[in-house]
Order: sequence, then structure tokens, then C-alpha cells
Amino acid sequence: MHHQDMTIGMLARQAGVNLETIRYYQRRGLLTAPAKPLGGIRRYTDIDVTRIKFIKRAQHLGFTLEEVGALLKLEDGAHCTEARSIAVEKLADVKKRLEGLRGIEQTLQTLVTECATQKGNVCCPLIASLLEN
Amino acid sequence: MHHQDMTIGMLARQAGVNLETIRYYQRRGLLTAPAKPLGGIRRYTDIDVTRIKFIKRAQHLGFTLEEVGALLKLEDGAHCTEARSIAVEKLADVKKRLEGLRGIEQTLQTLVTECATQKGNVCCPLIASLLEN
DNA sequence: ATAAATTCCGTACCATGGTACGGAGTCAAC
DNA sequence: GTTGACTCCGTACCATGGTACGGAATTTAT
Repeated sequence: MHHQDMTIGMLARQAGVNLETIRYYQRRGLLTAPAKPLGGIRRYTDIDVTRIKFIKRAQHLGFTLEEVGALLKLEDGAHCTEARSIAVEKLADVKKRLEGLRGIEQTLQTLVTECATQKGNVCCPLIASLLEN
Repeated sequence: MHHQDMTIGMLARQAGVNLETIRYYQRRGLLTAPAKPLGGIRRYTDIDVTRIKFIKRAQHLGFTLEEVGALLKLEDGAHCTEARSIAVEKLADVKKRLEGLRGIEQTLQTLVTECATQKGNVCCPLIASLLEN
């Protein structure tokens, strides 16, 4: 099913986002608002649906909207090297966040276990650890 | 070295945070502003340094300031069960974020590798994947 | 005693990614 | 030919965790 000539409301439903999100993306320069027929209503096409889904997919991969903007400029697929370098940076970023989170997981796990084996003690190991200098 | 009777500026330096951050924590109810000697200047003690460091440590473990507030109410260490249940929830949360990030890492890794092995092709696999329906 | 530094307090602003509101205009149906 | 639904547009507001500003008061140093 093709949806040519959608209004913004239809586009929002098709793309699965809030209507206001579309306007926000337009303000951010991620989407171009189509010219409107003097005093009329703007019309959107499937291309806009694709673009919005592109943004959402990239966001789920951890790209910020600013980074998504950079990727969208490469949308024609002719700048593989540039796209890759953006992704490589993001991958490094993700790996760093993973490491940090793994450390946090470890610490929390230890504290929770200590709290569980603690029996009737006055001082909670979790709180104690947070109070440590 | 003890630092009794600090001014807010000294407290900020001792605790390693911005002065405005202390005021912010006071507004958030995480810190209690000491009574001030009528028309004078508030005085802080080492206890405040400890409390701020507690907040910062908890934040680094992934707790939001709201959650830190809950933990601070248990600061006396006499509510191990409550503290543990907050930590257990946070741990589940961290594990979920870890899983999500690992998925993202995988996907990005694959895309980056494909981009790297791609030789002179017109269509970038990374962009192509974001455009997929 | 006076200048410089600091504090107090309210309020405004920052980034990030949206969401909501309100008035005016337009479009489609009955 | 009017009602109801939708669009347009600017602007304000939300959460989160702060940071900055500016004027008045106070403290500290010289």
C-alpha cells in the first residue's frame, strides 16, 4: 500500500511517531518541510516515512540526533567511508559505556549479595560502602 | 585535616563539586542548608562533605538523584532490606541496559565490518541498513 | 576604612529529545 | 453553509542534572 500525498497527521501514524516529533525534526533540520500550496496544507510522501524510520533506527543504535543529521547527509550511500567513521566512533563510545556499566553491575551485585547475607547487623553494607571515604 | 565550619565555597572545593551543585542539591532536598546566624553566612562541616560524596558515588552507580534521595533516608544503615531492594531494582535496570547496549554493539560492529570490506561499491551497507523497511 | 572576595537568593539558562497549547486558517462531509 | 477535524505556527513546558547571572549583604585582607 502506497501513501502518497499524506498530511502530517497521516505521516505521523505511518511512521509511528508523535506529530509534534515530526515538527521537531523539521525544526532540527532532520526533515525538510515540503513547500505548501499557498495557504494550503503540506503534503508528505513515503520518502518522509522512510526518513523518519531511518532516524528512529539510528537513534536505537545510540546515535544522537546531531549524529543522525550527519548520517542523513550521507543518505545516498555514496560516502561509505564517512558513514563508517561516524559508526566507528559510536562503536567506541558504546564499548566504553558497556565497560562502565559492567563495572557498575559488578559493584551493585556485590553490594546486593552482601546485603542478602547480612543477618540482623546494624550497619547495611550498601549504605556503608556509599559512606566510605 | 578536619574542616569544621566551612563556608559553601570551601565545602564545594572539599567535596569536589561546583558550588551551584550544592545549592541545587539543597533545592532538591538532598542536602539540608544549615540554619544561618541571622544575616550571616551558613557554616558546613565534614558531614556535608561525606553526604555530597555519598551522592556522587551513588550517581556513579547509576542511581538517579531521586533514588539517591531514597538511599539518603536510609543513611543510618538500619534499613538494610529497603536499601537492598532499591539496589536490586537498579541492578535489574543496569542488566537491561547492558543487554540493549550489547545488541547495539553487535549491530554496529557488523555494519562497520561490512563497510570496511566493501570495496568501491556504490551503496554503503550502514546507510542501506538504516534505510531498510 | 576601604577594596576584593565571598555568600545569599531568586531566577534564568544550558543540553537533549521531545510534548502540549492556543488561536487562526483550511478542508471535507452533511 | 456550518460543524468538526485537521493543519499551521509560535511559543511554552516536561524531565534530568546541573550552570550562570546579578544585585545586595557580609566577610576578609590590607
